Amino acid sequence: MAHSDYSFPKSDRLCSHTLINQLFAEGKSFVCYPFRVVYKKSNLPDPIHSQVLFSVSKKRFKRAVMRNLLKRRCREAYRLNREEFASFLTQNNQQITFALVYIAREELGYSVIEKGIKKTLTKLQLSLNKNSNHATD
RNA sequence: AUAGCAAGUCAGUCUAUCGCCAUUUAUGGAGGAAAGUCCGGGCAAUAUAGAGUACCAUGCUUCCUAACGGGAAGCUAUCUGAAAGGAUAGAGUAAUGCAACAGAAAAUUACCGCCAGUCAUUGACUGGUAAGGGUGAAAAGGUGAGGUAAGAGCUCACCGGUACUUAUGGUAACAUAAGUAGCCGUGUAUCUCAUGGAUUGCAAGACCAAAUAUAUCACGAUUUCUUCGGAUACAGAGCUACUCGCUUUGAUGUUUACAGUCGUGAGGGGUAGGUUGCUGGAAAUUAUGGGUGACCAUAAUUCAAGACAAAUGAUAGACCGUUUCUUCGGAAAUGACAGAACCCGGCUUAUCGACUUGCUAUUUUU
RNA sequence: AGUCCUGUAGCUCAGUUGGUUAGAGCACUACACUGAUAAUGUAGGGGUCCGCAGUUCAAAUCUGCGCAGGACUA
Repeated sequence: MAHSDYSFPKSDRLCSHTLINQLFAEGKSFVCYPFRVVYKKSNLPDPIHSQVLFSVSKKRFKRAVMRNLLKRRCREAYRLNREEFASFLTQNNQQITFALVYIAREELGYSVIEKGIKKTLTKLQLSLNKNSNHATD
């Protein structure tokens, strides 16, 4: 039953205008191709450990169809691969908001995006670890 | 069969697993253009006696429509195709202005030329002419005859155009026929006429409303008490031509907590944020009837996305289409243009292909 | 979603009440000056006036459609 919860409801997505403004104003960022990650620790309502936002810039992709397609692929890849990341967050008792900005110039297939998502999530875990250690010191 | 023209339809299909959005918890969930934002309307807020002017838009005729700069059926002109057909333009011209360069001259014109006259040297001057030359985008209807010094609608015949009159057809634009008038260049702008136009757009607007600050009100505490605050009287000074009035000063008089600060509660406007506007409508489908047609009427059936940092997807398999390769068994790649954002009616632009109906041309067969 | 602006030489801009061959500055090329360079002077090249149609005798200019870039409205 509990072994595979792939749902991705609205509460796990970042929708609040104020939170987004805070994130982009104060958040830290790093690049992990094909994404740029902006993240920030913040207080969320209780059972939620993270809120995420996907963005594809209008400058790189003119057509709305292409932007939608890429965002959907990203969201799908995150939905299927986020379990490990979620468990990590609950263990460390952290709550973060973060944005994934698509920075590749051309359209990438689903498998490439999935690989990229996995990589960025592990990297995000690492940087979170580093930060928490730093804070405790 | 091939090539083409016109009108229209569709816009890859199915299954499994895991998801997303909406609500009635079981269903539904992108388009022909959802796009451009070029027109028109609904809806909303604000403004608004009425009329005119200015400004802007439109402009053949008759219809359709809620409305339109849209559409339908016609009319005229030009261009285009062998044909079926297609494209573009279309109120008026009374008055005034302009038409670069070139050219003699861009509209009461005369450089060369032609003709006549005078002087006389193969030339010069004066007058007539608009046939010929050259320039230009455009040069004063065309051909022939008469006529003349030479010429010319100067006159005549035919042809073309324009204006007017009459007749016939048509709702009308207009067409056809007859007659009359020698009436005979063109474009464009200002202008004239007719019709229409208030402004801003759902980020409109309406409602609820944290935190913080706070108008106002109530209660309580506290501060000052012949010196400070308020009200008022008196006196002085200033403003003013003067009165009234206003400002200001006072070891002045009278009255008084009316005043300030803090706390608690109420409370208005209103920010963040949220809710609504938000999808049942000039609605869709089918049938019948009317109309050449756009479209209209009647009846029956149906409810078909409603998100808001923004859902409508991903993966796997099968089929369908296309392209490439082929050992003809198959293999690989790929799926046009493009994504609702308040809602409708158009227009414009992008687009792989498939299909239906009608028509044109060519070839072959019967 | 709505409203508006711009596009001219390699770059920055003029020219937009239609009219002779589209100009200016910087940059570029050649020559002169210098021992050499810079500066300076002389001469020269370089333009699909964003694209496609239309109006006109004639379009960078007027009209329509498209493309690209930018600004504003929370």
